[in-house]
Amino acid sequence: MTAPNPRLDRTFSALAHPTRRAILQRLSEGDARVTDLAEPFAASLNAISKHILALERANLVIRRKEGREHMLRLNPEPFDGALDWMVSRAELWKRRLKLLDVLLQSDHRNS
Amino acid sequence: MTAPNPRLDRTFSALAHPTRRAILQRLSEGDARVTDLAEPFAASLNAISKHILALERANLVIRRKEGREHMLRLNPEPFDGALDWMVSRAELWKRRLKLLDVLLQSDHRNS
DNA sequence: ACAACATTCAACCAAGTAGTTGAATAAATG
DNA sequence: CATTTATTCAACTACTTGGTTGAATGTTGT
Repeated sequence: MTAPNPRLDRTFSALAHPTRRAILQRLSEGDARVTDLAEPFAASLNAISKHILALERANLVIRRKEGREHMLRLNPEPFDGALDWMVSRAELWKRRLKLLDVLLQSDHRNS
Repeated sequence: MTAPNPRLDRTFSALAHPTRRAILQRLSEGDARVTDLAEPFAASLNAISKHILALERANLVIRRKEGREHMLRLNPEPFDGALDWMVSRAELWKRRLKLLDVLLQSDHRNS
């Protein structure tokens, strides 16, 4: 039945933007402030702030306020959730496609 | 450097909608026509036709016209591409986070 | 030829996204 | 206290998305 899973929706759509993937990559090297994260990009600070918000909505990033600075930390948990889903689907699908292929071949021999 | 990869954009955004994930699931059980794919959903046939188009743009589905019917086939290739990306990131990130954790601990002892 | 079927195209709408600029808020610093 | 720094909020624009309905196109079956 594979219940609908809104967490996957948010995780995948967060991952669908190259800037957000780059931000995650950067955060894997250590926590960083909003300004630090924005620095390598051409886009405005505000644009990056919004991307961070999207990552927060997906729970891929956790914010901790230290005075006027916001420290962002990578949270791999939902990422692992999406990864698990993909792995299980990949296995299932590959198995089934292989089976269908075999059926098709024997069908061919019988026709 | 991790070059930007527009294929990942399309794959992840295709996967970000529950209806499209359900369509892929259904296609893993065998090829199907547009009408067949639409049947289990509340949404209109046109809506499903658009979802299929999105899956085609991401190359997750391949269309083969047989007379008036369009047969859709699951193409797991871009799915595997996204999976590979996720696996490599998950490993990398976990390794780095563990390292940062160790550094933090020794920092703590020294203070 | 005609009716039924499979699918898309076209136009539209509401909501969401990615970006901008400019102002507001709040904390640190000289 | 005034200024700079870090960040968000608000308003706006252009584009995309997910959905609808109705008409058009092409194919099959009688």
